Amino acid sequence: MSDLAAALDIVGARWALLIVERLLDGPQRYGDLQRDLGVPTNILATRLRELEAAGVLSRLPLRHNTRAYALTDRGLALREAIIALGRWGRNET
Amino acid sequence: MSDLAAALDIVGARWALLIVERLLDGPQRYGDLQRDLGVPTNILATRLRELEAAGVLSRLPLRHNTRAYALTDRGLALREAIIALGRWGRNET
DNA sequence: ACGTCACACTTGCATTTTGCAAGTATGAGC
DNA sequence: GCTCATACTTGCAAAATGCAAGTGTGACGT
Repeated sequence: MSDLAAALDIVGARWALLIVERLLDGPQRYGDLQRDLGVPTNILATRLRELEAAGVLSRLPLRHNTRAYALTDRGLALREAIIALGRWGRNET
Repeated sequence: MSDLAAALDIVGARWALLIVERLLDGPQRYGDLQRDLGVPTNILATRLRELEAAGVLSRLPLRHNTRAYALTDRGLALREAIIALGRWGRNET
């Protein structure tokens, strides 16, 4: 499997990169991600589980039943790729 | 829609970025892509159609019923993003 | 002229993923 | 003990993906 295929195996699923992009601005709570991205709640739960398992993000317990999702170093390392893709999407060749 | 979301709308589908990566090495024929990537043939046909419609690649007629798929300038502009994602997949933070 | 072959797909159907809407669990605070 | 916010889970429909087999076409040899 190529390097690109390995990357896509982790962040290639729908919504995954958008979630990571949102977390580049700092830790966010579940409801924040849901409202900001408009992602279906079951998908969000699944992605957060997968991304945590892949070491891209981690859960930070806050008060009782609230927690924050924050990127790990591995997750932060996606910044370059996300910026490059965003620039392409904006059509700045 | 954010820039990243716009990009993913075009190259976020399964196999899309892998096809583009393969074409970074130069124009390829349908059968080459199929064999090199192991992508299902119906999906390959669909992606090539979508990517052509999006202006990422174009068809070059060769002999009778063979043609080559080549990246346009817009497609070539994905190189940066693909390299960045590949580097991340290789785990070079 | 006719059959064969390589190539680029298409088609039908099963499986998997995604999406929507509604429901559950938990503990704080009144 | 009731309500509320928060973070999910669950059931089911729709869409995307995958597999295997089939179709169309023009070159080429006989």
